[in-house]
Amino acid sequence: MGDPTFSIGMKLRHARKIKGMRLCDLADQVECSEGFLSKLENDRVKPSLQLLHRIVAVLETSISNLFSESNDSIVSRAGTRQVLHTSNIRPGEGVGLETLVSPSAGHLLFGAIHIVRAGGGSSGTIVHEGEELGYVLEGELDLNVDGVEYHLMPGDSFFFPSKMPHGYRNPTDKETKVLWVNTPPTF
Amino acid sequence: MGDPTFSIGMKLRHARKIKGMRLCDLADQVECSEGFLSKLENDRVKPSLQLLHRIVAVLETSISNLFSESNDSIVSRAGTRQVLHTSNIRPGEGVGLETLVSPSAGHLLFGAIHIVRAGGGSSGTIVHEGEELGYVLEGELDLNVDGVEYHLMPGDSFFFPSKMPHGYRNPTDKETKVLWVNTPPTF
DNA sequence: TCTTATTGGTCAAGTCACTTGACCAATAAG
DNA sequence: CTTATTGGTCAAGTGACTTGACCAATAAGA
Repeated sequence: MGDPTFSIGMKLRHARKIKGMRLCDLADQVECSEGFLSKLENDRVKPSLQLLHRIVAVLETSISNLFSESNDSIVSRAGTRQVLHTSNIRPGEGVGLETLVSPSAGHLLFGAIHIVRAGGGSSGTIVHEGEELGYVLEGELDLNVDGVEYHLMPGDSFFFPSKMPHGYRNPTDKETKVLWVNTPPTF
Repeated sequence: MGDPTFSIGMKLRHARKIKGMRLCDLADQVECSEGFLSKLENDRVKPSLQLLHRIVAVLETSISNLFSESNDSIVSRAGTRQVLHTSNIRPGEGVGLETLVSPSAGHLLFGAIHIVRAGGGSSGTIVHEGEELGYVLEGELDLNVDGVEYHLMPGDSFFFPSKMPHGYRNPTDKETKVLWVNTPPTF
């Protein structure tokens, strides 16, 4: 039937979930009421442009993001994904991690990302809420979960709650591709 | 430090989430109190073997499942995954779908599965709660979401809320491999 | 002009799913 | 015959979200 689109409300909710915020947290920072945000995310009201501006600023997205790519955002094609260099890691240094944004951007519950990692370096040890699941497409990955080291080869997969301290690194000098999916920090 | 294991409570909660049940639903069917189930899933009490039996019956799992594979369940190796032929579809017929259980079995929030589909046939049209995300590893997949048909090739990915009517089929006579992840019916 | 809507928003009560603490019966132990 | 311990219930509490009643400000009609 109609074009498969995602409403502004859905996109806003996703953006909030990705940042692990509750409605009341967002309401605090945006300086509006929790109730209004609830209605907004359920597409029962439309915000003023001023308010929308404050919201996207807090959620680190953009207004155009909310309106663009409404159509055909269901599928994202190989080679057409946007590459995000992970912030505060300079390319070619540290973990050397690039994130190919999968269909997730602007959507709902999944914080799904497709990671391409160039060799060398190591992530720090990470602890947070949510859960992680991954599948190694190419290359090798050393995954450390709760003090146990796993050496992963293509076709291997993993799953763990994000609150288990975890880190990873690419032990080779070749690129490693991992399909990495995680739930938002809070559910 | 300690072995990365998943508690019985976590496994029970996962099994329940996968079936989209609330604590009160399970309590109804098992004929025990909601409060007790809550404590059970948070590992604050231990159930009698009788009660545990009734619970795993409703959740369609097994007691041994709850205790086994406690260790090293973080990682599942290529070629070592259990194959589940989707129930009420006879192999070689219909969608011809096999599910390679990924690390998900016995775990928490993700209903993550690794699907291997032999050629031919078609899934029906599916509508439910939750969300779906997939990545085509090999072969081709025709995905229909909300009336729109997408032809997917390796490297393509998709995302949609499960309440959009969706179906899929393999238009070729070769096997298609999709890494298919979905959130539980209710969050 | 003075109604009369409509829009953008607040506030407090309600709801839903889950959690927690108080309590209780039945078996075990001293 | 006390006194714990275990397995369990019940009802009140909690956290996050939703909803309905209401209100001020701008717009529109007669």
